[in-house]
Amino acid sequence: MSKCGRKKYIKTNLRQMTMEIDSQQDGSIPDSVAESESAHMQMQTGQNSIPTLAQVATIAETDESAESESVIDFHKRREILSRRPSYRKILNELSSDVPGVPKIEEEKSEEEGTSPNIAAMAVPTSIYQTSTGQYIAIAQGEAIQISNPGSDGVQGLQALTMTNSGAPPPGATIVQYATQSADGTQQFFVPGSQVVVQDEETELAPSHISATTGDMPTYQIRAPTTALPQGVVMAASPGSLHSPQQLAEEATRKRELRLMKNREAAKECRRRKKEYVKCLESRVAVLEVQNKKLIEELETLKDIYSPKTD
DNA sequence: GGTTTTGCTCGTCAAACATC
DNA sequence: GATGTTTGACGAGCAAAACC
Repeated sequence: MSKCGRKKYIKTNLRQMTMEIDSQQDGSIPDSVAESESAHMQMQTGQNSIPTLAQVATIAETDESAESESVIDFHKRREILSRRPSYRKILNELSSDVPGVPKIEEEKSEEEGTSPNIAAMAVPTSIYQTSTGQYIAIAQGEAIQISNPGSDGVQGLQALTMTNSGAPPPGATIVQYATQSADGTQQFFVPGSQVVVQDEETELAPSHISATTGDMPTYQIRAPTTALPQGVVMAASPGSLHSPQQLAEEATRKRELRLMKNREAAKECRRRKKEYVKCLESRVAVLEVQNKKLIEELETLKDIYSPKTD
């Protein structure tokens, strides 16, 4: 069996096992309880509150064996296939119910060090994260500030300030993309088709803008290299596209942009999922302690109020 | 020491969902 | 309804553990 075949096999078996457990539980746990309790816990066991495709397939198989019930109602199918709410929603709902549960913020979580760094600056209008975890804060269109998350959140603060001599045109895009090029540098695209490049080796002489104190990497404004790093394409004005080649290039550019966005979205989604699972785990711990206390209390009360037999 | 297994992360796709 | 966002599913790759 190939490696991926194995994984698929394992995943399918896991789902089937999970479904078996489900079906066993169905007999012993009232639906209302099972629904409310499992809704929050299913993520940990890999279950979805909504059946997976495998489960749907199993439903279909069951239907095959029982020909009389072979047709699943369309709405029922829709219900089966519909997604459960996002982690953010679930966790925020959870946190509104339980005071101890932290909320998932719209921006980056504190564990990534955003808030301590950014809070010290002027209130940024936009925050971008690079592929290496650095943050770029753009404050009111006047300054670009770059910060490293760092383990302690504050230590890695690096300020790269770009002051505009004049007011930027309204709605101007200050940073278009942030990525890591093949040579290990980071490039941030700024107006005028220029590029802010981070040099990881400090041997490079600082250019007209740089942050070169201590171990801080240097930054330079350069004209963009002809060969853009992977996944980075400069924005083109849509009105100037005519030839099929240009259209193809535009399509490629859009695709790459979409892929890049989705890549980041997937990362963010996984981060949220981890946070969600952590939250559930901590909630389990709290509830276990609570449960233990209640049992102890019950025992104490039993001792007090139970009639003495001797 | 080489091979296989296991566990994890990542990028991508597709579909549901949200927003304008 | 067009566009953007979110997330489950899948496959690929890698590293460590387990096995021979």
